[in-house]
Amino acid sequence: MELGKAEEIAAKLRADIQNGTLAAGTKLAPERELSEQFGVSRMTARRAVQLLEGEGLVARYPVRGTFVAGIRGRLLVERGREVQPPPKPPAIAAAELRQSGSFIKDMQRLGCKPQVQFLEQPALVAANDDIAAHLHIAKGTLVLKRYRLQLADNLPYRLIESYYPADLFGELLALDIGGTPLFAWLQERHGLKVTHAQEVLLARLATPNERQLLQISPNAPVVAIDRTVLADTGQPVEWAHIIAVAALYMFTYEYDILDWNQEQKHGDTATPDQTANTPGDQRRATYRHRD
Amino acid sequence: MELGKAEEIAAKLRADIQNGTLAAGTKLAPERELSEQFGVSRMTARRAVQLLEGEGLVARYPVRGTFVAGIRGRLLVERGREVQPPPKPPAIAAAELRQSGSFIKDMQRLGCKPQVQFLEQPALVAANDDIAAHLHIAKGTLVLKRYRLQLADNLPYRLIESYYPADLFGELLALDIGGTPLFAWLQERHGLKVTHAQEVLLARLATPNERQLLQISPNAPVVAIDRTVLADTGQPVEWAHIIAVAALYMFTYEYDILDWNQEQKHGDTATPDQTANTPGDQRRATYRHRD
DNA sequence: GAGTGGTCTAGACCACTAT
DNA sequence: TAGTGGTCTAGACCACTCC
Repeated sequence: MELGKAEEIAAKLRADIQNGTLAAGTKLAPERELSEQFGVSRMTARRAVQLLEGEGLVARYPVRGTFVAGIRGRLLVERGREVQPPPKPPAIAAAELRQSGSFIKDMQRLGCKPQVQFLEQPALVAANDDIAAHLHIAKGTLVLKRYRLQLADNLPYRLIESYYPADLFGELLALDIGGTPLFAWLQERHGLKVTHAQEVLLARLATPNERQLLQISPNAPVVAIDRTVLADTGQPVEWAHIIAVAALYMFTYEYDILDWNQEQKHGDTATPDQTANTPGDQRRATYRHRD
Repeated sequence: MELGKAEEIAAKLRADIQNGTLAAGTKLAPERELSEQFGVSRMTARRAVQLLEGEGLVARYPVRGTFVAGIRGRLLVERGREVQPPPKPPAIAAAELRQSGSFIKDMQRLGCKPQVQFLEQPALVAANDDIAAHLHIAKGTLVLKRYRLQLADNLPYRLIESYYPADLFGELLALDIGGTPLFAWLQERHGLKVTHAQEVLLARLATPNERQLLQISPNAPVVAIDRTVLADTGQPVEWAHIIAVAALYMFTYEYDILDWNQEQKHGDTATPDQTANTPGDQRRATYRHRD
């Protein structure tokens, strides 16, 4: 089985990284040098490095060069209840949501210089359809919008666009609560206790705007997260759209499994075993590699 | 602000897709045609389409062409407890873990032709360090290994490599339990009730092997999931490493939020507000776009 | 000025499939 | 045979930073 030239070079470098020949933090040879070493054009050598970048094995910086990424350079994000005996000693835990505003503390725990950069001044805006649906309010209702970029050690981590019902949080525009966690303030001020959250995650490559704000290359994937935070009354108190640099994150979740017997009782007999039915989108995957 | 030519073309196509000019399922103009239309080289037109592919807006197939992806062509995966009032009417729910083996039924619910392709014959193997650690057993202990590819309508969805303690599941090698959910069988046979699971997710581009098996392009991200399933006794009964084609998936989670007061009592005062401290990995992001 | 990655060109050939 | 995407070449210029 013969791979393309770029794949071969990538495989060689990948092996060197994984067996430690190229240690984390090491600078790779420049693209032009790689192209000479392997007897290919620069575009081909470049492609090889881009493949590794997408896999998260190296990080590329204009002017400075390409560097082997730390294998556990990822930020572990825990959700749901605490993992009692960690399956593996987790490098770092950033259970950010356990206390709002803990992002900065977590970064400090990491020994990084945390920054939050507001891309827009927090403001009251009218809810559009999306916001209204997620916060269970009428379209046009005023909501507090925050749009910010979080960085650690000057490295952008993620982009957060969040909305809060103005009747609960509106006064925050004029009120500085300092380092008080947002939801702790909510409980003191309005007696609303935040109890759970729903998240929807999907992974994709970044859009141009996201690439620019997060300072990542077109080959770097992001994780887009939609998060709704609910109070004990069931009332949504926050809806956030988060874009996280995938290479910097690991997400952990723990959840209970439902009782299947219960599931099977009232399930699925309505849709009998059909096997044909090719939908309109006639896609047969025909990707192949050289062999 | 001036983008590159590829970015401009991508922006034009992106707009056409999002405003409906290019409907889902539409075939895009071939790369060579795009390059003429926009007066650029083929490589540049190609790059534009690749950008859209990474964002999940189009799907490319050799020989057949490039097609606009269905906006909600993604498979919604629910975790944790059931979402009582869905925040938005979810397109399709594939709560696969609620009943083991439900993958096939979910696919049928989607009107697709489900297939499971075993890449290796299920077999008993000795646990390596990783498997041993996750299943809480000694290294070298026998485990049942299953390595399979799941497809829907001939389209590979994900790759699953899973391990089960042989003392619990070993007899499955010789025993056909048919369509019985694996964990339902476990409860009947051994009285072990599966109660919860832990997952670790990360997104990256696919490795060459993954690309080949999943038949995706080098620009298509995947979600790598590490899942440990635990019985009510706390004993791990499955450890699985899953590679899911990111463009085909949405992941949903719901979880309870811990009491922050409790958190704050014993927390964080040990790490005072330090602001400097640049760690060894001296990375300053210097990505820029043209302006 | 030297050197980095980012972008682009104008070709070329290949593997594959539908006609 | 025509046409698709996949890969590759051998150059080129740019923006930026470090020296």
